[in-house]
This record gives sequence, structure tokens and C-alpha cells, in this order.
Amino acid sequence: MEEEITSLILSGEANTHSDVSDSTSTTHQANKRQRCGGKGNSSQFKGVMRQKNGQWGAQLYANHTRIWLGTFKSEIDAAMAYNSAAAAIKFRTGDTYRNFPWNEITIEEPKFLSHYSVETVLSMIRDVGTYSNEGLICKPLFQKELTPSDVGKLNRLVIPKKYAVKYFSPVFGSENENADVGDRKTNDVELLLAEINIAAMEKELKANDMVSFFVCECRKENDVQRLCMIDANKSGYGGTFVAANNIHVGMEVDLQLRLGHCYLVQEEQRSMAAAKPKQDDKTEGFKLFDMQIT
DNA sequence: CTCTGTGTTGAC
DNA sequence: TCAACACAGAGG
Repeated sequence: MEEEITSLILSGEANTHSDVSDSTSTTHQANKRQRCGGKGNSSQFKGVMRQKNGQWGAQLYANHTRIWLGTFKSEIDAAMAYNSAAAAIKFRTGDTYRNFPWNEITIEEPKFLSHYSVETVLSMIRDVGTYSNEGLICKPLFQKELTPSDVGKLNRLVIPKKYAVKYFSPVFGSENENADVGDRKTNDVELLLAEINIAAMEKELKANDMVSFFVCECRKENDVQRLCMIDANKSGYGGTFVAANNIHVGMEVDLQLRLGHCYLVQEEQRSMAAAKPKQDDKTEGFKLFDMQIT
């Protein structure tokens, strides 16, 4: 589960497709080898090539060797894989070429990937690659230092009210009896984590450890779902995902506003040439860590 | 059989 | 360093 989630993250990349190539002075097209007899089925993206069966392969070169990233259904997914791998491998060397320009979300990617070894990152990318059309991007929301009670027996985590209102207002701001949100008398909001395997977390986390909340977009086919993730930053370590599953489509509209842009949906709509309308309103309600809240 | 991904080559 | 192309061989 943990690995599944992290691998999803690595595959993700949110970007508009329209304003490619403004992040570097050299374009992929400019560098492309113009081998004779080009059949016009090559990719416009760096590190991406068409396979015989119509799939798209992604690869990148580092240390004089080719690193195969997998095959993908769409050219864009392959280009995203290149971006992720490049963010993990080439970013530090100063090679910041991107198939898509950075945006407010993807700019976080190198920092996130730096928590993992190159091998881990690559395996994550490959896990998602073959025959996959999934993507997941994450945007940090806020951090909280754990208190003794957060890691206590009560299976609940207290979120400062200002964050709860800001990011979870569709849930916490409404008078919803189903919401397992307690203690409106205080300034903070208790997030009950009954469904999460907090027992596992307890072993790992202590008071004063820092947990980061992310909102993530998970793309599957033509569907976009949103997840909330918790990343635990133990002191002295990089972040490691210890908990993540929260599907909450109900707050989509609100989060779209807060994120400023819903890149994946736009990209999907554009690339699908309006073949299918966006269909992300099928699911009602809000789930937090597998717990239906609204 | 299908299809991935490696081997290899040659352009930059 | 990179993409184009060929094809070995893994996997169903």
C-alpha cells in the first residue's frame, strides 16, 4: 500500500501541455536527431519514443548509460515519467530540462524525490509505467508537530483549526453529524484516525515528529480523484509515507480553487479532444483515511 | 504469439 | 548524449 501510493506520486506530474519549453533555452525539437526517413511518429518530448505497438517508451541517459523508464499508454505519461526521473537523477547535476515546465506543484517534486534513492525512485516510476495511465501529484498543505496526545492511545490527531478551516472546510466547516470531527469548543479540530493503521504509526512516530499533510490528485483514465496524504518527517530522516489513502471527491471544487488550477483535468480534456466529458462527480461524499465523513 | 526493453548505430 | 531502429527474449 505504502509503496503503491509512493509510486503513484512519482508518476505524477501536473502541467499544462500548452506552454512547453519555456523553462529552458533549448527545446527538445532543436536537439532532436533528424535521422533520415523520419516517419513522423516520433515524440515531441525528450526521452520519449514510440513503440511498435503504439505505446510510448520513456528513457533517459545518465552516467553514460541508458535508463529505461517503462512503457506508457500516452505520450504525456511517458514524458511525465521522464520528468520524474530527471527530477530525481539529473536535477542535482544542474540539468533541469523538463518536458513540461515547473509549476507550483511540480516544483516540489525534487524535494520529495530527494527522500528516496535513485534506485527506489526508478522502481517506483517503472511500477507505474507499464500499461498505466495513472498519475498523482501532491501539493503540501501544512505541517504539524506531533504532540504526545497525537501519538497516544486515542487514535486521533489534532489539526490546528486554521488549517482545518482552510483546507477541510467542506467537511469541518459544515454542521455534518457524520463528520467524525470533534470538540468544536476548542480552537483545534480533532481528526479521528480510527480507520488508519495508526498502530503502525505509533511505532514509528513520537511526539515532536513532524507530519505533513498533502493534497494529491490521482488520475485514472478520465477520472480525477483527490487524496489526502500524511507524510511523517521524523527528525533526522527524510519523509517517509506512513499513511495515505483518503479519497475525497466531495471537496473537489473547493480544492480546485485553492490549488489555483486543475492541470490534470485540463490536460485530459485537451488530449481527449472532448471525446468524453470530465467525470469526476460520480462519487459523493468525503472520505478521510477510508472513513466516510460526508 | 505479443510486447518490452536492450543492443546498436549514427547524428549531434 | 541522444533518438532511431532492430530484434532477443520474457511473458502470456
